[in-house]
Amino acid sequence: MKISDDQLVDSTKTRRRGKELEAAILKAVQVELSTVGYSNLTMEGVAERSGTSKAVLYRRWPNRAELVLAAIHARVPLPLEEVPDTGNLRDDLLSMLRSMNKNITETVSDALFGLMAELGNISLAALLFPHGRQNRTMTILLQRAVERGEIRPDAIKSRILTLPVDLARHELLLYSKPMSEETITEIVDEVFLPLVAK
Amino acid sequence: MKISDDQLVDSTKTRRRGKELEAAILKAVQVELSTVGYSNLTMEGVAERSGTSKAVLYRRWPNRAELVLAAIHARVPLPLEEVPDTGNLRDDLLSMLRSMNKNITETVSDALFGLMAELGNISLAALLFPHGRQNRTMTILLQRAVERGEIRPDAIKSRILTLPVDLARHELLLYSKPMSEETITEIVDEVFLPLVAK
DNA sequence: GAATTAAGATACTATTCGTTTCTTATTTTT
DNA sequence: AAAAATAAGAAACGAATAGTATCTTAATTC
Repeated sequence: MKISDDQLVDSTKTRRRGKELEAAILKAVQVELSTVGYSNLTMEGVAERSGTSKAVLYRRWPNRAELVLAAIHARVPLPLEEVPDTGNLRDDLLSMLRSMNKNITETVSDALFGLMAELGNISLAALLFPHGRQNRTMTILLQRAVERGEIRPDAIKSRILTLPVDLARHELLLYSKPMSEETITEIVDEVFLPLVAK
Repeated sequence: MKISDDQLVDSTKTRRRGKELEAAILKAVQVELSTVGYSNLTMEGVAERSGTSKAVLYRRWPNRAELVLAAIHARVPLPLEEVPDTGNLRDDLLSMLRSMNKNITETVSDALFGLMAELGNISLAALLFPHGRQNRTMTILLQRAVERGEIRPDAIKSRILTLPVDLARHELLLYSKPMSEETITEIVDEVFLPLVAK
């Protein structure tokens, strides 16, 4: 860490350790990802931005891919966000997809592709859902919709359950940018709701 | 190009040029992709396998990504395959998805992810559909189904039209391996057909 | 206050991209 | 048929970067 010349005493003179240092490094990875992108992200660059050295990085992560992976997993612990409850299924769904739309950024997509290329022999599914696909949110939404009498209970097979999120993910992967509001409503109104309507 | 010692005369002694040479190089890229994968594919490796030198590669393609891209586009000109006509929509759809299933291999997926990471600022859609999404096949299938009176003509909105292929692509991207027969029938029987049925 | 642990600096090796230069086989032109 | 033009192939090179190894010293633990 360089001390600028006009700084007689290094006021930040403190050697960070453990979790504090780790957090600073992961933050630096995220900044590097969003500024230079995955393929131009270097260990040197991350070390410099986080004010440490490569050795420190390699003591924690065996290689670049694992470091980036850690940074991705670290960024907001995959917001087990509040399951929306607007009082009706349609608005619940729209709300859920909009929130998903916000959380998958171009930066994240870029990193996902990079990781897929570099990790090899791993599926995108394994990368995205290390603990298996959950569908927690959709399960809750639909349960409530059944209770309200909005949909046919028997319509909810596994493939239907994941349909809105699957289509949204497909769209996000394909275009690496947020979905339009129109796309979101199409998924809900033209595909999902007709399949579960009474 | 090395001549093996037990070969007194180099029977293949001929300096390939133009299209012939280019084809050999692209073939070598495909072999490298399927043996070592995108991230371990090197220009040296391709040069060696195709019996030429790096300079030759760089005279044709500005960098590794463009070379791989050319190889992907070269492999079977995206089989504008025969549109199946089995006499009924359901079997037509199954047939189409099965054929799609065969043509997207693990190797291709791996290369797609690698290219996405390396090309930067390009969407997967732009990579997959340089001329825009066509949906030629689905359009024909559905037209025939309408003529047979199998489905409601008004059901065919753009999002519905692309639905089976979108879901299949999503599945292939997510798992980097062929879909199960069960997945294919689910897409057709649980999602698509109910949406267009009379 | 001594001993231990880990941060940070620095140098090093190996790989690989992309470039350059040179020779010579092959094709085209005269 | 010879001369000229073109492009292949060999080889060496510089730059970037992954990953390793070593050493000093700050921070923590005992």
